[in-house]
Amino acid sequence: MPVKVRIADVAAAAGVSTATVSRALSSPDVVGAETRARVMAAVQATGYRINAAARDLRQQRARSILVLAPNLANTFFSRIIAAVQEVAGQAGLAVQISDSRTDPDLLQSLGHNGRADGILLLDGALPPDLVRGWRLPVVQVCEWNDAYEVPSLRIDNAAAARMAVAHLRDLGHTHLLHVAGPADNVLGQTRERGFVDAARAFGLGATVLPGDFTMASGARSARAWAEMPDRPSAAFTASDECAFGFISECNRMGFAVPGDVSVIGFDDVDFAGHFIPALTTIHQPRARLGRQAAERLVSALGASERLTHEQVIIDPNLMIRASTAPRT
Amino acid sequence: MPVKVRIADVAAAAGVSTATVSRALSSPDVVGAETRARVMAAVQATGYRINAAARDLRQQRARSILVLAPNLANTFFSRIIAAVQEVAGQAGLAVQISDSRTDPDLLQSLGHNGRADGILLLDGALPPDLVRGWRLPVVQVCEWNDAYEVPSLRIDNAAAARMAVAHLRDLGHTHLLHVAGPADNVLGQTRERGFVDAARAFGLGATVLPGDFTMASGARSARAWAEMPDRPSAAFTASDECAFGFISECNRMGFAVPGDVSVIGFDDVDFAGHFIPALTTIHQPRARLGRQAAERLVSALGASERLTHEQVIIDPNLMIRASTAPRT
DNA sequence: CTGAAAGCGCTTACAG
DNA sequence: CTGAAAGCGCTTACAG
Repeated sequence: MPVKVRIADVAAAAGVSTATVSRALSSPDVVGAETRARVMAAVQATGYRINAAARDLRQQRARSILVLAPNLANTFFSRIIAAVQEVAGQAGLAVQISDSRTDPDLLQSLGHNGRADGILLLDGALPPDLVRGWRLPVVQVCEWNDAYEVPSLRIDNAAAARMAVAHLRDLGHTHLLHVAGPADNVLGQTRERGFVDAARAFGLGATVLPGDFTMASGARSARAWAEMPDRPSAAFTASDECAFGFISECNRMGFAVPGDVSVIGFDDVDFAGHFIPALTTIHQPRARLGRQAAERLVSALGASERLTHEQVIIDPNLMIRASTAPRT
Repeated sequence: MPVKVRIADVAAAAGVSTATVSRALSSPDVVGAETRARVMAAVQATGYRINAAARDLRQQRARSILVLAPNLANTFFSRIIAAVQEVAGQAGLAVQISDSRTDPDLLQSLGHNGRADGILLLDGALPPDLVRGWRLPVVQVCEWNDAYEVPSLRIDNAAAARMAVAHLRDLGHTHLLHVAGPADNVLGQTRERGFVDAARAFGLGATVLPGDFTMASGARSARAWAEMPDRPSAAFTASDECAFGFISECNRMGFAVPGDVSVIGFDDVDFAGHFIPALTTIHQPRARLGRQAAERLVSALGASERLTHEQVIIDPNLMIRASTAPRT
């Protein structure tokens, strides 16, 4: 069997034209039964596999979507990407991944190089001109940026912060700490604003420490918290990672969670329920977000639809576990 | 500016042939200075971007590598994949990801469809015929399967198990538990055999419970352990996840780690050092594994080299943290 | 140094 | 129902 079998080889073997082979494969019903059988036999005999690259060039599509994320090593994305791959795969689309924090020129070319039909964007901090310059459908997930004027799908981050604050108030806490996300990140900003607004609305004391979603920033905040003269009895962190860092450092310093301080995280990563103590946190339905965003993109591709600036906001869920307790 | 600019548009604008535009872009030195300037100006003016799909078809390569993993949602892979993407990106290659547990027919076509130049395989349980049927360079990482006859890169899993056993022996433990990985997985098998052999060599008691790398299997094993008449004072689990599940369940049942039982995991996932207690575990250098495997593949692609069945085995590291302690 | 032409491997109007 | 031919957007021997 030759290493490389082209459609012409099959055509020769079956004694038909390449056009007929192509049709027998892509729209069998349009080909005579006897001819089709001969073609199929030739396909079997030669071990022919269609060359997708050639077909795609001819059909002017890539049958591929590009997932662009700010940090592919971030485990938060893995479930989202897995869900995207599943949906795309079922639609016959390949999934390409790339880091969105790379050379802007290269980034720009991604929307013009003919290798992707659409882009799933997990980053809200790219230059708007860059995103608008792409001549490809774009759907944004988790993060968002109104200047892009693309559809976006996410949970209601402000409402989530409100739920966290309400839960702590219900437990009797009157002075709350927030370890914020990065100041230049839309998620960090929105969660912080949600926290501050809710605390004010409930008439609670509110202190905000800067952070960046990492365990290190959580640990740092725990040390800052320990030094405060009037320590808040509860903390809401902008991410689970940050909460883990905060709690670990509390433990190291001899403080108990939730005994000395209640802690609420954000994301509900796989690990949150198995941390000790099991982490009370805001659930982000990552598989659902990935699936739904991919479905939106796939359906837009199928319909050659021009995407609008629609915003889909999903209600958050608070997972109440063991890291929060009534104020003592 | 037209939405779609082709090389012919640039050629027309510059008053040259498409061949000259192509050359001005890919090998500028071969084109006259004045001509080159005209072409570049035309490229600027039209906003031309090369169509990679067309170039790749003509050059008979895909400029893309495919990463195939058994479970893309598994956070263990994220760092590996990120490293792969980084190396590939620097070499001008795109990265495509796909689930290796999918329709075999589709899987087979991945090696023949012209959309990837090489495959990075994170799965050792695919049918050997399938893998050998791919007419593309394949490099395997973490898992391996000699029947594939492809290069493989991994840590020495048996030696790692030996190190874990030696550490526990040094702490005075004489009866050890192993929570195994899946029986049909080469990693699970190798770690278990390493454990059993080392325990025998050291003259230690050894009990093995079945598992599958998951937290659930760790928790299940903890319950089984608690019921044992003569409980081992130390456990070595086939994965960190499993260790987390084991420890959490111990806590739930009122046992202390490492007070009542020392625990060693495997992988050193991001989280291991921040678990409470910080987990003693075998470190897998995931970024290095991903980087090195990608480099191997990229260099093979560049040299059109036929890959051999070379095996690169990296020495493991034991990270001693707080989940192991002397036998009391 | 530059251009005309062929060709990568397909698909798809257009005829018949 | 089938085939000849054009063409997707490039690159690259081959001439000149």
